[in-house]
Amino acid sequence: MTYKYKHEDKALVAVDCIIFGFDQEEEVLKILLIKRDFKPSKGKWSLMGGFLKTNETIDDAATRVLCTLTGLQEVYMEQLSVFSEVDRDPAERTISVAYYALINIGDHKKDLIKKYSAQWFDLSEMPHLIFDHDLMVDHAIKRLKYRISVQPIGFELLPEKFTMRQVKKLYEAILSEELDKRNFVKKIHSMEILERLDEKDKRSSKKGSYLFRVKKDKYRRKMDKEHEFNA
Amino acid sequence: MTYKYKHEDKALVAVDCIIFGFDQEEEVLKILLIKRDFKPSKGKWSLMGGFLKTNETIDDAATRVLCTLTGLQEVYMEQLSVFSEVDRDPAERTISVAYYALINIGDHKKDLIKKYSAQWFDLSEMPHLIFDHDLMVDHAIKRLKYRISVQPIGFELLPEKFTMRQVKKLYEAILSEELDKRNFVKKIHSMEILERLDEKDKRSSKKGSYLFRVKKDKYRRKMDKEHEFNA
DNA sequence: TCAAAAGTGTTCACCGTACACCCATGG
DNA sequence: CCATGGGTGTACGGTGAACACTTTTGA
Repeated sequence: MTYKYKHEDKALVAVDCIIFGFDQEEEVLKILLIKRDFKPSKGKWSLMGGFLKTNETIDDAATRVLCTLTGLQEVYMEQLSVFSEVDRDPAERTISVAYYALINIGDHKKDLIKKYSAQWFDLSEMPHLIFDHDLMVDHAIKRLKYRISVQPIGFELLPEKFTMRQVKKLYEAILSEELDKRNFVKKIHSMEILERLDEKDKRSSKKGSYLFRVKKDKYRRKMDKEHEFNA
Repeated sequence: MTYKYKHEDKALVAVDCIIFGFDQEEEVLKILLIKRDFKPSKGKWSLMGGFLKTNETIDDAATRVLCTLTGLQEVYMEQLSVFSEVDRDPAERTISVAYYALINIGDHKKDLIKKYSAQWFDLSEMPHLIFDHDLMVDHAIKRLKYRISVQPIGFELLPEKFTMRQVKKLYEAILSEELDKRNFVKKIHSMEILERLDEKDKRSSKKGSYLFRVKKDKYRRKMDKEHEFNA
């Protein structure tokens, strides 16, 4: 026997994804935007989003939306907040749950990018976005800054093997401030989740710099433990 | 000219409030629960909740729901997370946004409590709640523990004038651990948001202990500044 | 041989924590 | 006068921040 809540208003529920990637050539943080090919606001830049379906959770929806655009699964995502201003979407009452995702920019499928007229933007050169998406991006950046200072999530943005230089440039890009090399290396090592390989990357210097890799098991343990505290 | 998103599923959107209060007699943290008087799960204990209306934001809805049960406005509330398991509400697909609220337990309207068959429960003696409300409460407690260690929100749970003893007991109740008196006082004073009054409260000792009050302006400034960073 | 990036340690200030004694008062 | 809770300061270890020189090697 089931009961229904009569006379209650229903709403469209959407998710929107702030997708971050780290461009290793330019050493800047980028964000993946799409050009909307439907109304309203057709032709304008927007976050990738989608509507919640009845048979999925909101986390599922966010994962699905991200995968649709990037082809990636098993991506680090975090729910930010609900955006629910009454007129945020001029077409119809829609509340949206914002998520941000950290991906290795080299991994995503190029054909999908084309299909959705998507494009990577330098954070400092982003166009204005539709609805309240600019606000969402602001939130995401703040949260990412905070999160990275507390948990080792930055490595989600890097390829499997990376140099300390890359890690440092990544943190600098996210925090938008210069960091001291020695203190930084010390801090990263104190996490105890990296192993140094015997290979060197000689692309950025004649001397070459050591490549590192995340120790997956230690990383997982650390994330789980800290998640407990932070919620 | 408006457009509609045809063929998208709609959902009921609800808010649920974890309402915390600090019982000064028993020096324990309490939570306000209601006995549902409608189906499904009629007669079971539950968080106070309500459905989002088309003309309000989700924050508005949470504020409204809280006010309905307590008569209070201008209350500290924080959004926790969206709960959206497909079958969380057996009656109908409903997603719920959980909020927690901190109120001065002496302030709320007794008649409303009666009207909604509500009751304050000691955290350690809580009954099982309907749906995923137990989960929500867990989240709320974790977040509250974190938040109080970072921002001076504890005073939201106290009356206008309070003693250091009360503050300490409150923190101990939230963190569920004993704190060192001297270190605690030092920490509270280092926030620089309290002023000591000339009055003493003699109820809990013969010597009497000084009463303190929050300096509202400093408090606001501190909250705003820290909010910026934490998001 | 030199330019450019890599790699590496020490010092200091501050903060959180551990810890114990005297004070005031009502009964 | 004594039992009860109130009020207060110091010493230590750990953590984050400032800071400069040597190494490697391709050009």
